[in-house]
Amino acid sequence: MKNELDFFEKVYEICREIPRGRVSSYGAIAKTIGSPMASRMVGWAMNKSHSVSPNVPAHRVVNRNGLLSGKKFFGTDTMMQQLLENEGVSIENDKVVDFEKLFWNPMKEL
DNA sequence: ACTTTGACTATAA
DNA sequence: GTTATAGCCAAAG
Repeated sequence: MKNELDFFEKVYEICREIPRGRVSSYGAIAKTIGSPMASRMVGWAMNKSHSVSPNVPAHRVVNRNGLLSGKKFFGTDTMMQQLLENEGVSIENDKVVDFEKLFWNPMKEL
């Protein structure tokens, strides 16, 4: 018997709940899951997100600095930026503009 | 079973 | 402001 969802599954759920044009941080997601400093696992879950269904909007998840840390994992280093800009998020120097404004708090929204 | 890594974060120098 | 080091948790080799 499995108790609750797996660590990764929780991450996927939260990531999918991120509204378009918004962004979130690994730490916030990790904190919502229960491990405030397991942000590394969140990123690892994203790496696996290529095999989960449906696809997870990992491009909406950035580091605490608002920096597109995983941009290189999207095939091209500019793909993540393009996706965010396509949703209305402005990117400058690989960082999210007004990150605090666009920040989506999973604990507050959920 | 042990070691290394990994899309992070926080604190210190 | 940038760089270094430590702490963190779980999965992959």
